[in-house]
Amino acid sequence: MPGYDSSQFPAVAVTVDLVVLTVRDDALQALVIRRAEEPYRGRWALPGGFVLPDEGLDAAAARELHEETGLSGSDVHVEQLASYGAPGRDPRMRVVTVAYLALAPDLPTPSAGSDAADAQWLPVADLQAARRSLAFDHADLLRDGVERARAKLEYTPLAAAFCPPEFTIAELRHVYEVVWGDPIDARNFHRKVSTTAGFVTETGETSARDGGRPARLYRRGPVQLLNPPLMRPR
Amino acid sequence: MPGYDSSQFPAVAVTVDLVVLTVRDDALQALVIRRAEEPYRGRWALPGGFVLPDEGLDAAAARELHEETGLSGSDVHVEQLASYGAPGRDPRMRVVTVAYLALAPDLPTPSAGSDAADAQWLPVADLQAARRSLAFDHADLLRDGVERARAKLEYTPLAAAFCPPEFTIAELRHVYEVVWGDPIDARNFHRKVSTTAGFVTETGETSARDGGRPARLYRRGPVQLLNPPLMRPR
DNA sequence: GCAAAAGTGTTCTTCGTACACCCATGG
DNA sequence: CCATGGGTGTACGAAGAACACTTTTGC
Repeated sequence: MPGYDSSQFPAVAVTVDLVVLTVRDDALQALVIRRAEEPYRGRWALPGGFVLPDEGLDAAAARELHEETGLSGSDVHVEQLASYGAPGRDPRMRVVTVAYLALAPDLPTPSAGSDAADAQWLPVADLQAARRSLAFDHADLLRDGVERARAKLEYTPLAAAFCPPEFTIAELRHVYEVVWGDPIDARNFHRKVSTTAGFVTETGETSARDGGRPARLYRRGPVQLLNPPLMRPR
Repeated sequence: MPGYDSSQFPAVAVTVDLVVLTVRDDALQALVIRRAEEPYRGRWALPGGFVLPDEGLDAAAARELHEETGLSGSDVHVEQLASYGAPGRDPRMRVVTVAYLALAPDLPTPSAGSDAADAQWLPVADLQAARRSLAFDHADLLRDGVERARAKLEYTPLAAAFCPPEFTIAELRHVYEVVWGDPIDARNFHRKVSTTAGFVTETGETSARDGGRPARLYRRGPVQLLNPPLMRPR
């Protein structure tokens, strides 16, 4: 990079795209927007848009998330995922996109109150089964985002990002079961979560009932890394 | 992104930068180039450069690596690290860089035979200790790259990327000790590596001596993921 | 009381850690 | 034979897996 001519550089547009995941109706779901214009008219696309001239990448991701979903950064975990810049990925021009992964709780207002009224949640399994349902290379972004989310549940307490601020251990377990697609022993999971220092903190309240003994309510704990991690069934 | 005007977009340059790491002289070292021009004249910079108009990101990283070090992709493990695009990170213009992490063996021809004759290996510890020795935000890239490398040694067989094609288990252990900065029990490490299926494959040869009983030589095994992982001392 | 879900205790086994011990070579 | 590093065996303890069992609620 030393001594390059700052008036002469390849014309590239930079965007951010968001893989926004949630757990709804016993399924891992992603936020998608139906494209109204060519190319890929009628296909689903991930929310995203240009990075503004004086805006950092994280800020652009947070802004797009807010514009397209009404979600603010404090509700949702957002982290950078990866960048995608294959020359032909957008037929109109050279676009390099920085993808972000966002994990959101299943909010009462799913995706309303925003510009994109046509944004909606769809099960990841459906999007991945229907070949070519996603525009551009967004199937790649989705695959990588889901893979990252699955991996991160193992060694971080991020499953709580899919839960409301207060949650029961059973709700947390349900997140793991949906994201990993495997049943988990409730008893061992309970012990693991409640004995790992800093994973969750007890509120003292108990939950609304759904059948049996009331469950204690917890909030996210202070730790960022689970050590030792939770083991995913192989 | 639906329906944007492809002739009107913010002027952003896209580059790739490389965090190239190796293990040399009992230290984790990074490849750096002394800057001859302003800004940051005289400081160290990571190798990198513009992404060409019809070039993918991975291809740009591989090209820059080859141009600046003579290393080809088959010798070295290269993976995307993260992207950095803070508005002021390059004072001349808006530059978004896609950082790559490369892990190279300690080659006999360190960084010669290339454009950048001023490229050289420096210990990561020295670069991180000397505040402001690195140009731009390259200290961030280096920190993130080192962190990624340390983490990846735990759950992938990538330590072998720091070794020549054939290596002894002691050489592999030395990589772990240098990258993690902690001594490892040679006996348990030997058992772990040799009993984890697919981590390494025996060649049948034995190594040149350095004191004791000759060591068997191994090559990289076929597995991509270590399961269970190696535990890093905490 | 019964069903259902929360939460605890116990056993078995696996695996990391520590370290004693043997092997193969050079000097 | 001794020093040096390579490689194996074994005992201990921590932690996951499986599951019996108790607790607390609604009906």
